[in-house]
Amino acid sequence: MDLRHHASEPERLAEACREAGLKATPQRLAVLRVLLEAHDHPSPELVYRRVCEGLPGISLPTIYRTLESLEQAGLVAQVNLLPDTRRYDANRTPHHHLVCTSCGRIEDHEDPSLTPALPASLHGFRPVEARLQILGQCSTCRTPGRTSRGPR
Amino acid sequence: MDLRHHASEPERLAEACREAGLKATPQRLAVLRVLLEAHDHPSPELVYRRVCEGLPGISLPTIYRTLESLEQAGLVAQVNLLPDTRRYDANRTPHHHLVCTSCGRIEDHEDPSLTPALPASLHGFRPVEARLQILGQCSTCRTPGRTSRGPR
DNA sequence: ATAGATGCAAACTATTTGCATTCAA
DNA sequence: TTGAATGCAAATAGTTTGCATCTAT
Repeated sequence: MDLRHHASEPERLAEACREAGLKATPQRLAVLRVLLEAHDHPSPELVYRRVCEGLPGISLPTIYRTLESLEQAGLVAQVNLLPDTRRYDANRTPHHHLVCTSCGRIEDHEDPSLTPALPASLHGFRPVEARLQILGQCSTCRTPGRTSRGPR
Repeated sequence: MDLRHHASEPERLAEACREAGLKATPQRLAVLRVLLEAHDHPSPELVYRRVCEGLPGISLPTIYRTLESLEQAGLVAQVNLLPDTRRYDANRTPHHHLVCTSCGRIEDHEDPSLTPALPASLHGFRPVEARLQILGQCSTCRTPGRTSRGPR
């Protein structure tokens, strides 16, 4: 079931929360609704401003905590894979990234065959470059018992 | 020419900076070298610590400014496309993202045919999910004269 | 009744800016 | 010589935490 089609049915959203083991508080439902109705991948700050329109008392820390709980519940996701700070790369040849979801390590992966062929236009959007991020488990983290806690 | 193979030749790095219109200061060369030698996509903080080993006096603001100038010169790149804060998405179906490099807008793009088929293992890395980020120009920004300055 | 959720204020962390000084070209 | 780059200190932005109170179940 795609919740996005039921954004305006509070009981549907409440159910989804309860199924995920989360209490259906007005704050949580409001945040969830805003995200379901949004199509612009809003930042926490923007979510805050939108939720405020219908629930003026809500606080920013609650927005952050709610986003985290909804994310853990799998009801929403972050666009950027890693909650990390920024990271740099001096590899200027086109390549993809293998991102380990356990330890956060990012490996380069050069395999042009994975790069999809893009049309000249996608609904008016002119593609220039395609980057592939492959999420999974690196060899270290796949071996039980030695899940490393990231580079950093 | 791939600079990564010349990380230990200061004059090569200096040339690259000058060609990009940047002065070849010791700080800049040190940052560039660290990034060329790194294979772990370091954060600014980590770059700082590494540069300090050879150039103890360097300051963090210089690291940030240097990373920015090198990025603008095209000598290094950020792994995460958008320098933005985090952004959320309630679209739980697998999809790709069209990222406008002019205004920062991110559109969902549902086209399973673009998703590459992945092998069960990539050099020991077990892929779980592939996300495609397509960088380019959105229809609004392609039309000269009305380059919008992002959603936010 | 009670674990979980909230609001407030304060604490952190990451990043940026102003300004005087230094340095590469 | 001179504009660009640096270092320092301070400011800002984004996010998290502690704690007392409240509320959905």
